[in-house]
Amino acid sequence: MPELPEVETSRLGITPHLQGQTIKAIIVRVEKLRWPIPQELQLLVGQRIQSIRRRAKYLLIDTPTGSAIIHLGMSGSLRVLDESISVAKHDHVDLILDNGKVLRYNDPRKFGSWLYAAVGVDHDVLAKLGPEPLTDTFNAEYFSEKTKNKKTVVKQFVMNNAVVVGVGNIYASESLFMAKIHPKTPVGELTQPQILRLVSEIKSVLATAIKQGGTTLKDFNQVDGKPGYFAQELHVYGRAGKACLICQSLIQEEKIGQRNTFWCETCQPYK
DNA sequence: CTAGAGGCCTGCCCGC
DNA sequence: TGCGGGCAGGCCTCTA
Repeated sequence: MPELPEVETSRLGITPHLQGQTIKAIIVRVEKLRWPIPQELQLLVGQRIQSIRRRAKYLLIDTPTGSAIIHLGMSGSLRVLDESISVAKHDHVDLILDNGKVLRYNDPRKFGSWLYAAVGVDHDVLAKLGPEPLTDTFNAEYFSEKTKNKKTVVKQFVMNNAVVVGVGNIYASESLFMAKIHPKTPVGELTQPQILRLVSEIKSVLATAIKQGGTTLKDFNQVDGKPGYFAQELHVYGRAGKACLICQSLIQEEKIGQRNTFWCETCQPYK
């Protein structure tokens, strides 16, 4: 579930439990997730958590000397539990706090990551990321400059983290539908009004999703609480062969860049 | 530079 | 009911 809205929801959910607490221990039960979990992570033991930030889909748990950098991959999730709660299948990492709570990381597919960066050091995984979609640095002028003379199709372009971060497979299709742009349009051919519209729809689709994700905060620290996050109003994603909610045409599905892509041929004509 | 394919893992759903 | 195949919200790496 971890697209940007859920990562942000996780951040908001864990922050009040973690901020100001001291890390008592870090228990790692797997050798590697996406990458080996670095020994340096243990340097955080004894440190006080100052803040929890999000950059792209990474969460950063900051202490005065360094940060844990967490990515949820395809199937990762974080919960705050009492330390006494027993470990379940795929609970790979525990960050144990002074207050008797534990931040517990579960990830069946192990595509996520736990990394470490000393204070002041920019980890490689963060080095080449584009702007945050919900900030002013992601705007039409920036987007126009990036797209100039490029032939990359727009669906893949907006999913490129070097262009803009946090637009995953679901929201790429959804944003393009809202902007009425065909996913296979080469970005160099986008008109100025289309670029304005697309930038604006990416922001609004993500912002709306974050708002909806907020409802999962309530059960965030329940023991077996699952995020009730799926109740999205998706217009095209996962709706192949069904009627478009606007015009009743059948929703199309095709792999673009090895990822399933959904669109309405009528609402999003290929000009 | 880009595009495309492969790979990492497990769970789940579908069809037989 | 059991089993094999295909697919899944991410993203890095290798090849052409």
